[in-house]
Amino acid sequence: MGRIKLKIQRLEIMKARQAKYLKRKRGILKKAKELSILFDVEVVLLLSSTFTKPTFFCWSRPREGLYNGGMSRYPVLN
Amino acid sequence: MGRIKLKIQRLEIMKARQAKYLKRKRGILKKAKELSILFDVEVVLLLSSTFTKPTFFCWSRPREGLYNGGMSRYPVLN
DNA sequence: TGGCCTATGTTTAGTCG
DNA sequence: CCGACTAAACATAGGCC
Repeated sequence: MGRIKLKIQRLEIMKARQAKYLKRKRGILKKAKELSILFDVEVVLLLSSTFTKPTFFCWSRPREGLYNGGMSRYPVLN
Repeated sequence: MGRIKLKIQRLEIMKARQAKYLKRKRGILKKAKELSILFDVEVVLLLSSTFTKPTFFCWSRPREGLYNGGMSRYPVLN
C-alpha cells in the first residue's frame, strides 16, 4: 500500500509517525463504521496513543424501551 | 473492493451476510493489530453481532510496576 | 497540522472446491 | 464452515504545499 511496503514494526521516526498514524486511524475508523452499518454489528473502538488525544468510536443497535439507542450515559458494570 | 462495489448499507441477505462479515472482521482485526504495533497505540476493539460470537481485541503498552503488562484482571472504573 | 496527489500494495466480493 | 483464487475497489507511503 502506498509507495513502499511498510514493515509492521514499531515506528521510531517521530516525524513520519504522527502523519502515518492519522492516516491509518482514519482508515480503521472508516472500516469500523462500515462494519457496523453493513452487518448491524455493535462496535467499540478505543485508540490511545501517547502523542495525540485518544479516539473513541462506539455504535450500538437501538433497543426497545430505551430512550437513547442503548448508549449508557455512564459506564456500567453488570 | 472485490468484484462489485458494495454500497454501505445494512445487509439483509443473511446467507451472504455472515461470510462477508467474517472477511471484514478479519480485515479490521489485522488493521487494529498493525496500528498497535506500528504506533505503539493502545487498542480496544469489541465487535458484537447477533449472529456470531462477540470478538474482543485488546492491546496495551507494558507499564512499570505492573506484573501483567497493564491489563486489568477485572474491569475498573476510575 | 492537515489536505491533496499518485503509484502501488492491500482488502474483499463473488465463486469454486 | 474453511481455504484458495481473481479482479476490482480501496488504503496508504511518500511527497508537496
